[in-house]
Amino acid sequence: MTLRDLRYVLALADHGHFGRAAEACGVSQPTLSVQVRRLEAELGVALFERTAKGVAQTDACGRLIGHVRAAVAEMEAIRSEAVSLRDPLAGRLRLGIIPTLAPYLLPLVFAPLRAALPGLEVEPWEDQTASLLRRLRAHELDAAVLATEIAEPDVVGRALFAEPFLAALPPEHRLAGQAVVAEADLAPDVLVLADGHCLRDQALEACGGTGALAGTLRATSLATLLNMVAAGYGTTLIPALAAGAAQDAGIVLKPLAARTGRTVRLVWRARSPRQAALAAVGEVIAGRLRGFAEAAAAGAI
Amino acid sequence: MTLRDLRYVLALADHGHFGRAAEACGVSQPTLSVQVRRLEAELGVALFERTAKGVAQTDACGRLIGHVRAAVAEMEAIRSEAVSLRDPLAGRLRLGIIPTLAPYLLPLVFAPLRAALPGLEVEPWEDQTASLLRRLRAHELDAAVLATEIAEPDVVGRALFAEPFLAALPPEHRLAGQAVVAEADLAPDVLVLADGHCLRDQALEACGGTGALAGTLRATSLATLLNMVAAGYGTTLIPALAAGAAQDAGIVLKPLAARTGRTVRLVWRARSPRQAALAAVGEVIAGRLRGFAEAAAAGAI
DNA sequence: AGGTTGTGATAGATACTGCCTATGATCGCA
DNA sequence: TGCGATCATAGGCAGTATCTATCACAACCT
Repeated sequence: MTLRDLRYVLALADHGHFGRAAEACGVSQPTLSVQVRRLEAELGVALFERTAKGVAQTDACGRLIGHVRAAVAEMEAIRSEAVSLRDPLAGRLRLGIIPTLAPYLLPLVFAPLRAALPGLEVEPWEDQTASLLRRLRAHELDAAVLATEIAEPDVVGRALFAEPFLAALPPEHRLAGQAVVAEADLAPDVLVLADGHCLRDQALEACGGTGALAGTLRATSLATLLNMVAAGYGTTLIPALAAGAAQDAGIVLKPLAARTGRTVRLVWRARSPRQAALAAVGEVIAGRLRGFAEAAAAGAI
Repeated sequence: MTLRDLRYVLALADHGHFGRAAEACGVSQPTLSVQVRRLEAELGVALFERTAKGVAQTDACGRLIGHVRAAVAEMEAIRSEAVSLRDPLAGRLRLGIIPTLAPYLLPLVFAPLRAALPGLEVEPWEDQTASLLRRLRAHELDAAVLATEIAEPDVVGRALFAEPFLAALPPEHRLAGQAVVAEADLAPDVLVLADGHCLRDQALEACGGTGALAGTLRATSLATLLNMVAAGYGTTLIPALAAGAAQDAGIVLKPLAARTGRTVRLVWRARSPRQAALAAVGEVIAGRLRGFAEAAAAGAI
C-alpha cells in the first residue's frame, strides 16, 4: 500500500470516473485501473463498482475512505514537515555552554544568531564540560561551546575565539596598583571554582598555585567567585568576557604578564548531519567575537 | 512513500540498530539500509545519524516520527477494517421493500436472517417499486424486494416465493358465503390502493375492474384499504401475507377461482459486488416462505 | 599493538512491479 | 445497428526493491 495507491483511490472516489481520476493523478487510465484493482485485491475488498457510465463507491469504500483520507493527510504532513526541516539552517539546535562562559557569551551572540539564522532555534544548555560531552555523545545536544581541547575522534570542533584571562583583585589588594600582574603572583591567595569547572584547572595551572584556599572556599559559580574576590577573600583569574560583571562587582582587573588565556571552541559529533547549521553558528559567534582578545587585553585597566 | 518505508523507519527508530530493525521487518540489513537512505533522500531530511555502535534519531526524525506513526496506524486501520469487511456475508445491506409486503414479510424473515447471517445488518427501506428501482440504480440500495417483473438489463433478480391473492370481503358481503370467489365477481365494488402501488395494477388486472371507486377512495396503505373493506365500503384483492391482518380487521377471505397471485422477487444491480450476500439473503427468505403459497391457498377459509 | 567483533555501506544480479501505448469488451444511445 | 463512452486487458519497457557477498570503519579485548 503506497501513498500513490491511496491517492488513486481518493481521486477515483472524488471523480467517480477512471479517466478523469487518472488525469487528476497524472497517469494513464489503464494505470489507475490496474492499480486500483490491485489494491482491491490486496485488501480483499471491492472498493468500487464499475459500470458502463462511471464508477460508484461500494459500502466498504465508504467505510474505509475516512481512514484513507487520514492516512494520505498524515503522509502529506510528513512531506511538508520534512520540507520545512529541509533547510539545514532551520530547526532546533541544542547548544551546550560551560557555566563560566554562558552568562557572558550568550547575551553577546543571541541577537546576531537570531539575525543571521532566523530559522534556527538555538536552545542553550548550561553545564560543565564533562557533562556536556556526555550529552553530546548521547545525542541530547547538537553542539557545545567549551574552553578545552577535545582529543576524542568522534567529537570535532573549531576555535571560536581566544579569551584572555585577567587578574581579578580586590581594590585594596597589594597588587592592585600594578599595571600588569604576573600570573605567579596570584598564587598565594588565588580562589578557584569548584571541581569540574575547566576554569578551575586552567587558573591553577596558569598561576602555578595549589588552590589551598579552594579547600575551604569553593565557589560554585563565577558570580559567587567574583563576589568573594570583591569581598577581599583573595584573588582570582577570570576570563575576559566576565570583565564587565567583575568591574560591576567592584573588582580591579589587570592584564596578565604572560597573557594567559583559553581558546573557546564549538564542538560537535563528527558524524552529525547538521554540519551546515554548525558551521553557520560557529561563523556567527566567531564573527561577533572577532578582535575581542585584543580589545579585552587593551581594555583592562 | 510506501507503508513499507514507514515501517522501516519506525523499526529503526524503535530498535536503534539496522540489523535488528531489518530482522523485525523481515528483510536484510542492506535492504533496510538502502531504503531508509532512499526515503531520507526523498524527504530531503536526514532522519538518523549512523555511528559505529548504532543509530540515533535526528531532531528532524523526532519531529516527523509522530506523523509516521499516525500514517502507519491509519494504513493498519484500512487493512484491518478491510479484513472485517472482507466477509461477503457481513456489513450493511440496504434492502428496499414495497409497502404492501414490508409489514407482513419483514416480521417473518427478520429473525431467520439474523440467525443465518449474523454479520449482515439488513437495513430495510420501504417505498414503492419505481422509487426503489431508482434508489437501487443510484447505489442507495443494495437490493429490493418487489412483486413485479423487471425487464431492465442492469438489474437482475431471483424469485423468492409465489404469493397468492385472496378475495377480501366484508362479512355481510353477498359473496362472503361462497367457498371460492371468481376474480371477475369482485370487479363491481373493488377498492384499490393509490397510484404507484404495484398491487393496485395487479388487482385491477386480475378482476378486470376499472377501479371506478378508486377515483374517490384511494387508500394509501394496505392497512387503510383493509379497514375500508372491513367497514363495508367494498371488496378488494389482498396478498396472502396480509391474510392475518385482514382477518384481525374482521374481513372474510376467500380463495380466488383462478388462483391469481404475484411473484415476489429479490432484485439487485447486475454488477453488484455483493452477489454472495444477496444470494444468501435470497435463500433465507425463500426458505422461510417455502410452501407458503400452498398453505396460504389452503388456509383461506 | 593487533586481531576480533560488530556496525552500517556498497556492489552486482535478479525478479518484481508500475507505467505506457494500443487494443479489446461492454453498454447506452441515437 | 453503428457510434461514442467507459473500463479492462495485453505487451513491452524502465525503474526499483531485494538478495548475497563484500567492504570500510570503529570499538573492544586481549
